[in-house]
Amino acid sequence: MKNAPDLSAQIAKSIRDAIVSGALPVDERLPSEAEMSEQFDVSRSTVREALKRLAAQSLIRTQRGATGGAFVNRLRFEDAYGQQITTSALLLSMNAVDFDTACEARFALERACAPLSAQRRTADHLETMRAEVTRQGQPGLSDESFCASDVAFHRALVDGAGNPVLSYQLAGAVEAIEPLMNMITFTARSRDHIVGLHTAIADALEAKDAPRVDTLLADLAAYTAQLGQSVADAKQSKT
Amino acid sequence: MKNAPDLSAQIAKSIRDAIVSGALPVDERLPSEAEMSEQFDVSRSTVREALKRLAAQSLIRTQRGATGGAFVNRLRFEDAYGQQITTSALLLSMNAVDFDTACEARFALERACAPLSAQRRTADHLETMRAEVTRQGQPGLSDESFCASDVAFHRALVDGAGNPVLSYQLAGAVEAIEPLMNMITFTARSRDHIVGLHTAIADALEAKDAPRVDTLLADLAAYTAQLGQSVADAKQSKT
DNA sequence: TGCGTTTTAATTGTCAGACATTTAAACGTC
DNA sequence: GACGTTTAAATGTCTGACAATTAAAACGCA
Repeated sequence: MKNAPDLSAQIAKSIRDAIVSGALPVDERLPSEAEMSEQFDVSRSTVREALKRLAAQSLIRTQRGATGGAFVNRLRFEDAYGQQITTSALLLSMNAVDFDTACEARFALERACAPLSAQRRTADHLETMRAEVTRQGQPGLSDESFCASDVAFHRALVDGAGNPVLSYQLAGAVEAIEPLMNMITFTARSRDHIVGLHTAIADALEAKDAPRVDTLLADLAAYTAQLGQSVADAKQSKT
Repeated sequence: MKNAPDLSAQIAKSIRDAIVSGALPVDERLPSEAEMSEQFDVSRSTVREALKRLAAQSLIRTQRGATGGAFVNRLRFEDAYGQQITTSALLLSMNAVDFDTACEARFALERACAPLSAQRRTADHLETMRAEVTRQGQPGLSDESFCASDVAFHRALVDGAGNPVLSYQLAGAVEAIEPLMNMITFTARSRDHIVGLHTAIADALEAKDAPRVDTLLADLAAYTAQLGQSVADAKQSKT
């Protein structure tokens, strides 16, 4: 009945709560492992295991040497991206989230930031998008590379909104779907269609025409779903 | 220059890669700590620290006893929620993301799933929202409780879209802002206004009137931003 | 005093071995 | 076969030691 967690998990939770609540501010030094093992009345190994748990969540960093120790880490958006993407990818693959559901989520989120991006995108963002579109049009590009370029294009679109919170949230949604997209074999015709939509989206963003971006993204969503459907059909007919 | 990671971090990475790549399928049992300490040629403590890192990311679970060991964990959406919320909250508080940016992201994402929710929300979702609105109207409710109820209302709205990926992504955005919202003192008048908007949103969802939900959410976003602005102004004039 | 060098102390990283605890399977006994 | 006991395997915890690293303190010398 009782699900007594390990000592190291309890200690990790106790420190984590202190960090999240703000009781331990950023860059604050935690007591040394020896001191903590006395405070919590456990061995140093147990304290260490707790600290490793926190390090895995990027909540602390450790430094060796005389003035070393464990310090509360300032969590950066870049650090969080990686974990977010890993977690999202695992969620999709391990829970058999179907292509439709993942795509629906992705494009719903992306359309949410499209109006902001239409207002605020810089020349840099547009340039990145144009470059990726050009790359996508090159013949002989592998499906994997095509997908990677697709992700880069959409990341630029999202970043154009100039809201780091949105960029962070959408990094998971956009990149986690890449493995699912990689299962699709893109024909020359489907690539042409996608490149055409991408070009139109970049044009609309340049013109700051938010409604048109929205329409085009909806088209792209529908077309992507259709591609995924045909892959699913092919797989089913083969069994 | 050399950024040599710890042995336990290296080992954790090696196992993590195996899990993410799918080489280690869900529920697969890892070798025992003793076996791994031989394989990697390190001590058992080092292996254990690596395993704790993975456990902190919910990638593995451990079981004691004869048939125990470390098993690849099926990552569940509920497990991921917690980490997502913690990480998002820390990102906001540690990076001094201003209220405007956070609110903008929150409502942009929420509006993205509103049309889906208008189509698919069940009676359960509506009932939850109505109950929370009722709670929000009760006098004597603390600001914290009001915020918590607000979060619950919006979670129900998001869940109504019936897309677990969206629910997962938005859990972070919606709940992470709660601490920021808690800084706001809600007057009776502002509560009335918010409750009115919530009621109208629930009505529109019941009527499956997606455009109206969108309009109302935009109003709520503007009003919330305005409340945040007044708090910021008050703080600035005090210094 | 000022500066470069050496020493030292503090701290994390790693290792080895031991014992406690938990769990399921194997084994006996009836 | 049912039921209690033993046993073995595994994680959880403790202790003590040593290595590696780092900054500060001590020192020597001009």
